[in-house]
Amino acid sequence: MTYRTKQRDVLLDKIMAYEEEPFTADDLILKLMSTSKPVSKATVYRTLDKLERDGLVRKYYVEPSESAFYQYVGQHLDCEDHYHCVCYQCERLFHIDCHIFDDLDAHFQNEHHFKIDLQRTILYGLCENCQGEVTL
Amino acid sequence: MTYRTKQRDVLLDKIMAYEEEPFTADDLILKLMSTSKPVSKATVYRTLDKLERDGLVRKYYVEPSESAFYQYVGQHLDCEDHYHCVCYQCERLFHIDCHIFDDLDAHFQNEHHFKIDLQRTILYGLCENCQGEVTL
DNA sequence: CTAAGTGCAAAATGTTTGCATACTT
DNA sequence: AAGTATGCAAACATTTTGCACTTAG
Repeated sequence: MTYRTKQRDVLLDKIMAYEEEPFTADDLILKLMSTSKPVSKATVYRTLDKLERDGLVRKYYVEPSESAFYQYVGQHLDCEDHYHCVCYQCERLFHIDCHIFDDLDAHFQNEHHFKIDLQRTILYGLCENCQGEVTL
Repeated sequence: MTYRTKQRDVLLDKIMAYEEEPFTADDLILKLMSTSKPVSKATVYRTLDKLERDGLVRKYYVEPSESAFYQYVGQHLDCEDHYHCVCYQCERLFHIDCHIFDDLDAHFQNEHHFKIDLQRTILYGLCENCQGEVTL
């Protein structure tokens, strides 16, 4: 039920070329303009949407930018038990496998009656690289 | 350097009437239409912006809604050492005073080389009330 | 008098949609 | 043939802006 088309090939190709780099829909559209098979805006958005639902790409926001960032996360399909950190400086998304939230989960539930949803929660901060470069 | 105007009075009045209820700019604009002193959209946005900068109001997003939510947080000016939980069901923002993140901070720094920024991070999940009502 | 605030309508932004056409299977 | 995918341009939703005008201090 997913047909293979030329634009999808080109699109996936470009997306995977980003590797772990975050990109916006616009970035991608721009990149695709110089391609043998140009892809329209609509298709880019529709495909990103589908890829997100398929778990190949993760969509997130980093304020104050208004546009969504996407990152290829093909290898991290097992999104169940790890959490996400986003660096507000370089906009990269990090997957962190660590069980510290297992305890936290219980803590929040017991102490604060709040059931954390790890899927939606993103921890914002500075990644290792950016810590050196920023003073703020 | 902040003049007192009639629209600002009305605005603040309405905002404080929300108490801890989240509201969108549009909610507010609608509420203000039935007022003795109607307030224009532009002014609402500009004022919310200022109030946010002044720390009286907190702005945040709850997917999949595209519009910003605001919540009056006048009494929580001391935003330094507590964190924010948002219920993705009722869209309420909770301030939680707890020092569990003091340890976490170190943990993330040491183990994952990530410096969490508590100001920007929002923990999403279900609040006590909504836990009973939702199956998802 | 000057700085700040306001309203309006227009612009900007980022994303989605309707529809006719074209491609995959 | 049936079900998907595509491109285009128009629609959308939310927020921001330019500008002329008003008000507060």
